[in-house]
Amino acid sequence: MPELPEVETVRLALERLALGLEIAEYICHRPDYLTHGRQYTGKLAGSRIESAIRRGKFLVLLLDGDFALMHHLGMSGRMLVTTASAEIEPHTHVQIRFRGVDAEIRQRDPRRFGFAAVFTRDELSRFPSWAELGPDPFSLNSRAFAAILHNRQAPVKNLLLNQRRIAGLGNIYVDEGLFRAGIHPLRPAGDLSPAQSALLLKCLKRVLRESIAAGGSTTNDFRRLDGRFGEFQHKHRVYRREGEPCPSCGAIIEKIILGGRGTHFCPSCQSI
DNA sequence: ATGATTTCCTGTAGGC
DNA sequence: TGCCTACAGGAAATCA
Repeated sequence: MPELPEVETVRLALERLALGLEIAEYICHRPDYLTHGRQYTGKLAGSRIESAIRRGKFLVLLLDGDFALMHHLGMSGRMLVTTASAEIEPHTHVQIRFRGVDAEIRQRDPRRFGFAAVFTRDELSRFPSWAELGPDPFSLNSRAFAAILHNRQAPVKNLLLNQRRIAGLGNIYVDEGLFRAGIHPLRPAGDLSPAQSALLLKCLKRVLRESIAAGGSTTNDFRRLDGRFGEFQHKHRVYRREGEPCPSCGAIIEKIILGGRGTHFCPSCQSI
């Protein structure tokens, strides 16, 4: 469940570590994990990493030539920096080796809900799940956010998980944002008052910012680029805390299934 | 068109 | 101890 803060944590680390590095070799051990651009992998040697960008949960390394390397972490994906001679751990699907440095980037993903792809910049801009991505929460003001919720009958949690509506939120930060805003996950999105919707956006931005500052949440699989755990899981107030007392009011936190996902909330603080 | 449900995958945790 | 089952969920596909 790497979401916006986890992907941003990786992106920031890549920005410090990998900009300017010249690719020596791009290796994919599992053809079906590389969903696009297999015909390009042999042409990447000599290109340098120009920038590391993120939209929603998508991570892209832009090269100085025409190519863009996309990495999505899915559920159990990790981007890791290792020495070039480090043992290849199981479920390592992609290796990016560099010239002149004893380091390489690897993508591991046991459950394989993630993927890697190589695009030209033009292909990237037309790749549907990238091109049709909604805005990042940080780019929204309360008016634009209200427009996204307007007239939507779906439960607000489902809408916030829809990457075409708003990009980057997943199960953890939707539950945590709704709790902080005092809004029930089943509440129809379009029913929120302007004040509630503004508060929700503010709470979402705050929880995302705090998580980025903590290096993201490690609930199970997520690791930072250097292998360290994130720390924000210690600040979760409801996510996977069903049966525990609410940190605000002491009521017992409940868990329901919504859109096939565990959904955690305080029945007392979060009114429907 | 919207919204709800199903599917992919494997390591881990819990029950017996 | 070991076997078995349930569970975790991002996003695409499918259905009503």
